[in-house]
Amino acid sequence: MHKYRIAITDDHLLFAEGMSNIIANRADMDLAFLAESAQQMFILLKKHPVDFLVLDINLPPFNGLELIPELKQQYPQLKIMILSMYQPSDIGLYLSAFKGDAYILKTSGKHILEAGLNAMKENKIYFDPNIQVVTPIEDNFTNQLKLTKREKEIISLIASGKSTKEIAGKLFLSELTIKTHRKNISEKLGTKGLADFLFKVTNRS
Amino acid sequence: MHKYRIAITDDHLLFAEGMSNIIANRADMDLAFLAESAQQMFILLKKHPVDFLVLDINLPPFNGLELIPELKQQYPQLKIMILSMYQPSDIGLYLSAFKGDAYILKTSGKHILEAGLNAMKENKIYFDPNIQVVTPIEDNFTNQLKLTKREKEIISLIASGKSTKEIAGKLFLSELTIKTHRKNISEKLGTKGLADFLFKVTNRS
DNA sequence: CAAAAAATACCTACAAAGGAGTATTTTTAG
DNA sequence: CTAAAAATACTCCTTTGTAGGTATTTTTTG
Repeated sequence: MHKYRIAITDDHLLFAEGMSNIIANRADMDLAFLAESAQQMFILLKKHPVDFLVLDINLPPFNGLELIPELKQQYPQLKIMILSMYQPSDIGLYLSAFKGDAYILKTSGKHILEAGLNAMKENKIYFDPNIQVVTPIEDNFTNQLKLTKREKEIISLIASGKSTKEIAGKLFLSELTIKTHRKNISEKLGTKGLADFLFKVTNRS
Repeated sequence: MHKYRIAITDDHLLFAEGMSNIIANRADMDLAFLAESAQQMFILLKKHPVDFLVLDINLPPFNGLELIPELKQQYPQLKIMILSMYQPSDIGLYLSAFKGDAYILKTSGKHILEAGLNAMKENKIYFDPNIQVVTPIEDNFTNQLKLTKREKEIISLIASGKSTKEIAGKLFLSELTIKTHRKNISEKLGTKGLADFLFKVTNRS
């Protein structure tokens, strides 16, 4: 019987170790490696190709979701299970553009993880049933879900403590232009208020 | 030989299950129960008193740290190990006032967890060595500037994306009171504007 | 117990950010 | 080349936060 090789990338070691226990109890899977960072993961993948990859979203400085295209390009056969710590408010931002094979909330029990693994074995896409896809927000993001270069630049300036006036000065633009960008960004991210915005931007999971 | 009874409260079930595996491998400890919420934990504690409690900080709508005084009052003998997902932005706010018995980062390996458990057995306080306590901002925060308990609480709420109105609602206080606190906090921290405040409070490594 | 500190709450005025539009120019991609 | 996307800039209006006060009550502590 073919045993699926599985790897875990998660910087929360206690979590990763616990999860590897769950996988070890399956007769159909072998744990290939545990990686603590995206960098480590890419190195290990070259030496130890796997069938399944369990990938945490929170991999500073990366977002696990951002790594999917690169992974799929390098390893087209690889099945990727994404783990998310929270019920993200910006889930709609990602879900419709989701390129992985399973999306699991860490708040769910291990039966959900098992269900995800089983689904991947059958080449199916699996979404954690506990994910609440909120319709109003969802609709906003199905249309526009990608941030432009300028918007990303402004986000990082906001996140570094700059005010609209300071950003305008730094970029030699009108304050009104920055306000427009802020408005568009907030709309895309579904944030209300600066505090909420910064919380979500700096603390995404 | 006396076996320590241990309970885990963590709403991340996969994590809690993994951690319970680690505990199960110890000869000196028995897992009493797993709770997924603070409410459930309090109910279970009444029926199943334990020696050690592993408590996640993130227990919506509570902060695990907030529960320590209540727990210690009800169960003075109880040893409490706090688990934190991140290198918390407001670590400086809490650490000096920490009333638990161990403070562990989930990003650390299980050997740290073991060390924490061992320390608790010996009635010692254990802090995860990976916690970075000594930062310039830390000094500003806790020592020089002498933020009050209420101010620290409000800082945490601002940093978690709450508006003045939301904070007032949550703490059953007037918005004007929160405004006063915000004013005093900004004065003590020397920040200009919310963006600057949040940057200083949340961005430290 | 009494003083100090903290927490509460209010006022006025101003600054900054949020939200909904519209519109022009520049850049990108089919 | 030309249509679409992105970037720029504006108006009007609302909400939220900032900054300077004052003042009462509650809690802490020497």
